[in-house]
Amino acid sequence: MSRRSGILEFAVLGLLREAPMHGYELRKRLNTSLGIFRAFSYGTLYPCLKTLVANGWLIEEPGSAPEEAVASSLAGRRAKIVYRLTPEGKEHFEELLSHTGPDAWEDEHFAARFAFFGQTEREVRMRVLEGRRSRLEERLEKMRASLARTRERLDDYTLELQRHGMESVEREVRWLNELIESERAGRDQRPGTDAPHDNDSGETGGLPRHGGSTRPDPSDDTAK
Amino acid sequence: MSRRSGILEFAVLGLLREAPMHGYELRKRLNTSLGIFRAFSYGTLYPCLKTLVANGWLIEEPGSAPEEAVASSLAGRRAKIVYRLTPEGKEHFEELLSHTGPDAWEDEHFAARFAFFGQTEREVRMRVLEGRRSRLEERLEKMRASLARTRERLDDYTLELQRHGMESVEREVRWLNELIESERAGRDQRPGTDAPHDNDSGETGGLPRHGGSTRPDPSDDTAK
DNA sequence: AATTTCATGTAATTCGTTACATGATTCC
DNA sequence: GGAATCATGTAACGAATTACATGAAATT
Repeated sequence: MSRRSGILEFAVLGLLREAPMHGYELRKRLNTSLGIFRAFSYGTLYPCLKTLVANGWLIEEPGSAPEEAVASSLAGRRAKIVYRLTPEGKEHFEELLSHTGPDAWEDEHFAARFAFFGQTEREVRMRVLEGRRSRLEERLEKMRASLARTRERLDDYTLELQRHGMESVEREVRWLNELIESERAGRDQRPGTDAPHDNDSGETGGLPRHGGSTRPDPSDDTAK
Repeated sequence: MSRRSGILEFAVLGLLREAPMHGYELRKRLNTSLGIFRAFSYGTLYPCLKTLVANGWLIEEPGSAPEEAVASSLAGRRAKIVYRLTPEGKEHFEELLSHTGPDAWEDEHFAARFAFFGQTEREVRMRVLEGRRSRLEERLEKMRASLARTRERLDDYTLELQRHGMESVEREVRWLNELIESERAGRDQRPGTDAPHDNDSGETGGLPRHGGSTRPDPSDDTAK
């Protein structure tokens, strides 16, 4: 059943929720718009799309040039394919979105989830943010402990590296605190449609001014 | 010839330079002491050690219990193996250390290198730090460009994520600036042994107070 | 006319993990 | 004597990359 890392699948579903796209465009958005994700290669993306289709979560539609393409009998015609989310796919994505298992606190899972926060309920967002925070706090605990145990045996550069690493984590914790804070304050007394409905329903807490998650590159648009 | 990611190989060589160790201990140091590295599993580490031995960079030595182990003729005896760097291995490591190809600016490669800065010459350190900095600046350029292109189409959370990501990178650039600064100031007029000699020869520029590189976990000492 | 960017795919390979299998030693 | 931790390995699998292969459309 190939439960891929899940992240690519998740992101593809999430992006296609906005609008149908073909693979090429999808890949670009994976690199750029979502700030976070590493650039998946075509070798990864296209096969993944095929399995999503096989699962009934997407359907393939003819890309541009819809007229003459079908007419020309030649089999060699390479088709442009636009992928569209099916209702089942939409449902599946919503399941994934609200399903906050322990994986959801890991770096990339968290970032992927966060990128689609606009489509979730505040309750879920809080769970994810708080889960992420405890995950990081655990990490800090271990780093501190290990540092305490080994400090004297390490040279200055190694020490410096560890310190910078810890500070990065501490910084993210502060960021999370602000986010949690503003989620809490955000729209607390707000009733109305609590469901994460179709297109941007304006649902969004008040966000602070800050940034992200230090994923490697996203760059290299040109998949050399 | 299996050029693994290179990082594990590099780190193993570097750690064994300090002292012979067996695989188990090596793995722990990979997780903790070097702050940065993800926890390599035994399934990765042991085979890697074997190929390093095959390359003549390490030799295996009987671990503890050297007396009775050899005496007992039983083949079933599982040996404890201590790995020691050979002169060829040492040479190879030094080659890797000073060989600053474009890979060296990537996240993990950079972190790995930095962790062994204590064993390099200032000249090399400068090259690596500056290379890393331009790498990050390129990245920032692309992020800024992409943000400018797509800003209005993105929701608040995605935007927030991108902002945090950019700030993380900017922060690392500032860190690098400080490091470069202090390398430059460090021991500029210093003559003497310029070679990165055997054990800690006290060679170290003046470092600022800061930290590192946001690698995921290192935790999970207990390889579940 | 040539180059870049759009567009889709496959095969081989690399890097790494998990789960399994085994056993010794140390601490309580 | 039982648990934790030390210690070493292998086989099956997973996720993703690279290099290859192909070709259409848009731009210069």
